[in-house]
Amino acid sequence: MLDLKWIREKPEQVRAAIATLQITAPIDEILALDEQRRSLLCEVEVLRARRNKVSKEIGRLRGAPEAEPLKDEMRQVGQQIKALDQQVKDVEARLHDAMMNVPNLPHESVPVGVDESENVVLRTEGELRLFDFEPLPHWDLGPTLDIIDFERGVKMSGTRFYVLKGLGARLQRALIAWMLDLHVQQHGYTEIYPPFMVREECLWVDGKLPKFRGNVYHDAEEDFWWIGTAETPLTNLHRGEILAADVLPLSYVAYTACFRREKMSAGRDVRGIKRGHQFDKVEMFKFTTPESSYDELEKIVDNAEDVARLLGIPHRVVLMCTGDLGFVAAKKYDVEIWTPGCQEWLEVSSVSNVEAFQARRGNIRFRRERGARPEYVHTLNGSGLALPRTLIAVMENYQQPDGSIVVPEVLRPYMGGVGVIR
RNA sequence: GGAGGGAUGGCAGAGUGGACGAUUGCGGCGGUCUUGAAAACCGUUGUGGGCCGAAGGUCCCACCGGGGGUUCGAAUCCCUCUCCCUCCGCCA
Repeated sequence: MLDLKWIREKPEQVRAAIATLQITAPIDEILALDEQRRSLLCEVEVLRARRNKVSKEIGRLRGAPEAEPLKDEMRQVGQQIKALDQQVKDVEARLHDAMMNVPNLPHESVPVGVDESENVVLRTEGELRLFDFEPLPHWDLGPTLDIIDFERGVKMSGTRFYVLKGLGARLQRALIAWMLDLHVQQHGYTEIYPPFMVREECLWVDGKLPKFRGNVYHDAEEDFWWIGTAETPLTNLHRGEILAADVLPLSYVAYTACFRREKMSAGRDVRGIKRGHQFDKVEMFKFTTPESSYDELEKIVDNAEDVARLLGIPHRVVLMCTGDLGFVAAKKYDVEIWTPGCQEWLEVSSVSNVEAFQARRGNIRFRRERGARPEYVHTLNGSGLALPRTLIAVMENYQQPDGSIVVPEVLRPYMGGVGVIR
């Protein structure tokens, strides 16, 4: 959510910024509703002030007969207030609804572009391995080594499900445990184990609703929503709180399963374990002061890159242009790693500075010092990293001519000393 | 799943229809005293919105878990939702 006062005062700037996102937003409607709301409030508050006064007067009269005409009059005023309240409620509901459909605005450092073709590759790190044989994709390696079972996954749950088996399951678990330890011990994050199912409100706060309703699983019976990312519960961790400035930045890292309906990408990436309905992810999240959020953004990107570096897998960092920013980010980087079997750069992390967009929705604030008025925090999130795709990268980059897979050095302590999957 | 009790300011805890945005205590902040500190004493201490304004305002409105209702008037009465606690049942 944007600051309504800002839209009121600088509508042209807001409109221009949104245009670069290739998204439309109901700015005119918001301006009209805001105007309407304030004029209604003026009207109803005058009536309320009068009723408060007269009601006290009636109280003082202690049931004397001269109170009766006043009561009659206040009954009328009460009706008017009720009617106006209803109008205010209507207008506010429409205003809120419109505000929830306004995307975040891009930071000035974000390149203007129409779509993903205008994203900017900022840097590429690591040497692409030279193969003296034809590297296989993971969907061939996995079944041959009996560590991925596609058929039985589909038998149980349908398309986009699979089973990891034996050292395949172990390798994913090793990656998760190692990543968590890395971020906790080397990068200063606090580990969180959040709920995987949340109430609807959490999705409004983090910006998944109303825009991405179609991508979220919902349990109608209990009204639970299955998270598509740990960002959702982590954003809501401090919802409604006023934090002390000296605890900021708060840095959290969480492992969760993630669930996505993938209605938007039906038919895309159906092969292998690139895009499933259920996947694991390690997610970094920060609550910061406004002035430090862009420094923290760079740190999160670097933390994500560290995972690729330490695994010894080439990666690159891509800066999203305005047209590919999405709904909530003010600035976003993707980290992609090279997969020689799939022959593509796979997105394994998306790192965003959301500024105060989620904080306004969730009323997440901080106080600079005692007595100071609360201000909104900035929130940032970034994968560190997404699991199945990192698993793909390990399998494909570390494959040997005989089809076996060498376990990266850093993971061996987490693999019970296993050095090669064969 | 059944039965009961509860939700009030940073915390604890009063308040069961009108002078209550809310007694009091603790904590915090400022002050007096003191070489300094403690104690004691005095003062102060929430959030959001509106209006006017350059800063600001002895201005107005709302907020006692959320939503609705009764009433001239609701923290207080009624309905409902959420959450917490106690007991019973079931259970990884």
